[in-house]
Amino acid sequence: MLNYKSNYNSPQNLAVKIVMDFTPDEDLEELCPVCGDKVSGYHYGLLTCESCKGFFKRTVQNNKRYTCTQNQDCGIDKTQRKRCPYCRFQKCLSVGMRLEAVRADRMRGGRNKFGPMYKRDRALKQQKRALIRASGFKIEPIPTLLSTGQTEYPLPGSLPGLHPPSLSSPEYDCPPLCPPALGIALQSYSSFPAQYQYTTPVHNRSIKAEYTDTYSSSPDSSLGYPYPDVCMPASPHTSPMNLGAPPLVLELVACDPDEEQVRAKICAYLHQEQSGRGKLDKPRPFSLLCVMADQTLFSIVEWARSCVFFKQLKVGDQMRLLHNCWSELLLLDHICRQVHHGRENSLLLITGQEIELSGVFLDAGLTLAGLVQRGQELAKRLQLLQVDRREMACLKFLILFNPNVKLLENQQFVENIQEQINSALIEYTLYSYPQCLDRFGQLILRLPEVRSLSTQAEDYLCYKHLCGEVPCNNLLIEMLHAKRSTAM
DNA sequence: ATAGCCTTGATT
DNA sequence: AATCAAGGCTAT
Repeated sequence: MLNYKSNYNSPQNLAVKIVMDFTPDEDLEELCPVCGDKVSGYHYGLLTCESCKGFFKRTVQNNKRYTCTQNQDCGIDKTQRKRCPYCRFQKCLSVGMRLEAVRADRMRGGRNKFGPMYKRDRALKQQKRALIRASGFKIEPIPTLLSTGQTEYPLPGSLPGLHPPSLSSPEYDCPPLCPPALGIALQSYSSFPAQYQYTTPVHNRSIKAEYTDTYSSSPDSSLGYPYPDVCMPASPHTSPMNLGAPPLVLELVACDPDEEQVRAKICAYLHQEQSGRGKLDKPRPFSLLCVMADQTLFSIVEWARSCVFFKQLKVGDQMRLLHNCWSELLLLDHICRQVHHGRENSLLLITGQEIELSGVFLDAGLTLAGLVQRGQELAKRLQLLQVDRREMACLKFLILFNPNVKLLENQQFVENIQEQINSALIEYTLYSYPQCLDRFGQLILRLPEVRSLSTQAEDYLCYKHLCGEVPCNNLLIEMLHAKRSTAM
């Protein structure tokens, strides 16, 4: 199969074709956004095929008016594009072909004002490819080193003298093939065991409407280039939040739960729990934190479940993915809050409470203080980067959809989703932060840090659990146990 | 009218 | 001189 590019004109045609045979050009993989035929180059604002270029030119030059005999929604593809010129032209406009690029004076040759735009688009595409290749979708470069006992505090296996009561409890005797709480949480929202039931009903699906899709909603204002400012010099002060984003990115952002709602639920739960126990039985700060983390985990499970891609997985794979990354997601959730909080010397909890770091460093042990410290450093890094909400949503899902998780039934699907998210994030960062071409790399580099820190936090939690200081019978412990029983 | 191939000419 | 996206030409 021979590829031909736009220069079929010269006598060197043959030579070009021969060379192309040896070096297949990846640019030509793209399909015409109007009809799906082979792209022959940039025409009137974007990459299209030769026939749609000609059709658009004829239509505009001759001021043609078409009418649709159907319902003005005819499908346009290579075989049917001739059938309805009305719908074909509508599609040309909707994908972004530019009327202004058709010259009124019919002057031939030369370049128009779109030249630099084409060049830029090419550069971005190339960078995107390079980044995809370079990252190789390896978002898990952390070897098992950290989770195999290289840490400063003792691990389960190295504590022969410690016999915490929970180790011999029945929940550990049965292999957690289907851990109760997570399994139930994944099965349905309505059948939580009473102990996990939030006091408010769990269906906050309405948040989706909060984020309007600027990418696809205004075809008139942003023809062709979804990010309206690509022609303009990059302005450092335009908020990318107000611009468009790839549909996938918007889809992922829409999964973000409303922080206020989560906070209200968790506060209500804590309140309920506290009134349940005796007034004198005051929980220690550390167990309170565990309960908070535990409840946050439930909201994370809900978050994952709200994602259409996650829903397509079987429950078994859903559990495998969550078992793998729960601590990373929990940590990232915490870090995110600190980034938003923006204070170096205090922590903001999910409950809205603020605690002074000086106090933490005094009361907590050396290990916990170190973890908190590292968390703060990571938060600061992300703050300097000014990671936006869309990027954060992508990062969270990149953590979730990890095809390297063992024993995945549908590994291919997970890999595919990860690649799609990766690609969408690259596209988003390149278009929204053109002044920082390495932004994707900088974002993705934070993931190993999250991984490493979360592993340490898990180890610490495990240790605390063995000391009997983590409240039992919760999702947190279940996750901790599930991972260790399979991965180690 | 369509679409594949050709010519043109500013930009690099 | 090379590039390549405009417009042009023409057989189907």
